[in-house]
Amino acid sequence: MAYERLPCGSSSKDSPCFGTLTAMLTYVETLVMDVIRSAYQTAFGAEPSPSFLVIRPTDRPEFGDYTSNIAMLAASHLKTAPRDIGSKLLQAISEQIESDPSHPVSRAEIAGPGFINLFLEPTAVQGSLRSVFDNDLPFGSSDLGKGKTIQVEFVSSNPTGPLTVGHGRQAVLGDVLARLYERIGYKVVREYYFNDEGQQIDLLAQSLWARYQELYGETHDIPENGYQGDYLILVAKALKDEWNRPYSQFDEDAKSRFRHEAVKRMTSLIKRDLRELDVHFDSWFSEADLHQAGKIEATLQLLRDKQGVYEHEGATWLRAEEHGGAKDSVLIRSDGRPTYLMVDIAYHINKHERGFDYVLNVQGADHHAEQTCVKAALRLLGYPDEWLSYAVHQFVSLKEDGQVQKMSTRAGRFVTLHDLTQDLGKDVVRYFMISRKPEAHLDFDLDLARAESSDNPSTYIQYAYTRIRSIFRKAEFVGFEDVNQTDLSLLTEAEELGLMKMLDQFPQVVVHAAIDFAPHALAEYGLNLSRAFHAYYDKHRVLTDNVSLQSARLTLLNAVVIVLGECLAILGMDAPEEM
RNA sequence: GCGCCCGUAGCUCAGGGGACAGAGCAGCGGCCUUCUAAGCCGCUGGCCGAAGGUUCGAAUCCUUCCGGGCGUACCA
Repeated sequence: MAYERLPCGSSSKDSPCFGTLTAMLTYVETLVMDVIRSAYQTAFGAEPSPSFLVIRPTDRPEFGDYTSNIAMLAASHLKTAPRDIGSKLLQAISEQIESDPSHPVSRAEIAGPGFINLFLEPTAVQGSLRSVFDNDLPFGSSDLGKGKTIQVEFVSSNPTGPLTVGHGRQAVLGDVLARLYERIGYKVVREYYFNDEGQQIDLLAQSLWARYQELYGETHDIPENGYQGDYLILVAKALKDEWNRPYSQFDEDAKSRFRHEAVKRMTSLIKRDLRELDVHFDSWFSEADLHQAGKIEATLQLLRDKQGVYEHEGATWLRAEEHGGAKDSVLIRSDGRPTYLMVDIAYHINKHERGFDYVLNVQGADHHAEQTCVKAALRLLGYPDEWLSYAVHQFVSLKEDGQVQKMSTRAGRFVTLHDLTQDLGKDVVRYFMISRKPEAHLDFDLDLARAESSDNPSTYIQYAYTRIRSIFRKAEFVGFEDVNQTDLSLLTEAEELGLMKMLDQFPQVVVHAAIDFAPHALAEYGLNLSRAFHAYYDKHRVLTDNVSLQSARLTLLNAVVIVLGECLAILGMDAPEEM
């Protein structure tokens, strides 16, 4: 695998890419790039500017396999018309082809305003298949991260109720991003940050107490801003069975008991919901620890030292706006209690002290203002901007028979993640949650998700995997010790070359999905690869009397199943042997 | 009002400077004595929200406007 480092410049995405966008070239792209580069050198006697070196796969067979717009891009620099540049490049490529019998290009054309269209030799494409098996790392993995650590913090919902489908999107998004960063060479720590004390927990305890008293026939209003959901009734019943005594007063003793039980039981509910989705954390970080360790005061002092705060109307404010924040915000309320923002800043200092090279927070779009203020505070303290990234996602609506449901935890009006997972299964939930780009709203189509057919993209991909495994069982194929013993030149069908070119792209997709926070690209890729496989399967027989051909096709399918398996693994979905 | 995100086929969305705009669902029509039909093939369907600009080239970049979501708390 070859790497090129290009200036980042154009990337507006807020991702850990070291200030540079690292472009990785696949096996085939390396061949094509070399052809273009050396043709340019031959034709113009100079190294082309890296910004001219653009190639991409074509979307139409008549345009060849790869195309480059280098002639248009270099036109003003060379003060020459694109078509003229193209002719010279074409001539240089022709000379290359004549002098090199193993040249990867079979022919080249100039088209349209000056595109260089390259038609590849089948051997060049077949060579890429070998690269699937030849790597030191699993195909699609790379060492871009150089073993640096990145902490991914996500979900981080307070233990005040079950997780909703909205949390589910964040859980899957964070987990898939974590898996992606692992694939590109980072050491990843998944962390869940939760608040187990404070005003919300008090409200929770009081709401639970009210439910508890209801069981003794006493009506107590659930506090305003309290938690109305039915789930607390179940908890109250369990507690009644255990304690078997009323608590008529919400005194300090009761408060402490109900708070403790509420947090304990809500936390274990949350852990169950996440486990059911196959989302696991390495670290559970308690906000209370920050308070107890005196980190709030210490952080405030750091900000003071940098002239980052001021007093106004009895409260202490962060000078966020001066440092890129959305607006100045309160850190310490006039009654002396710290705000959520204050604690959040202290938390990020703690993350930094723990030595993570990069930190990635996955959050909902409703936290945007908060994010800019945290960044402002860290900037003030002299942290490099790229240390902290936010992957922001929009909300989820459930759609059933065209009906869209809006949710609110506090009002007790929601569909729980647990119910959704029980209904659809982990794989379907994960696929649907990740299949849209994070910054777009997600309409979760329950009717489609429930379909147990090819209509359902989740099962469609798994079925492709299953079909290949089934062929392997039939052929008693266990994979090749040495792929070089297989005659890949027999793989000349258009569908076969298409599959190989698609496989070749996989490492690119993984890098893009990770550093651009675009895990949906992987879901899309898996779907397209499955489609290409199903079409191939339908048109060409793999198991035949022709031993060499069968062997070559099994090798191709082995590569497909490896990549499909990796796709499913990164998405956190099962790869079933049979369906 | 201001800030962020989103407007692409009837519906849900890919594509985010390149050559006639893609997929799934829905609709219509085909394909199972052969590796799992949870599959394949074909047809139907679009002034890429609107208008200006930048460019050899704009769905894509910029500006304005329109529509939707979120934020704009001494909530978390």
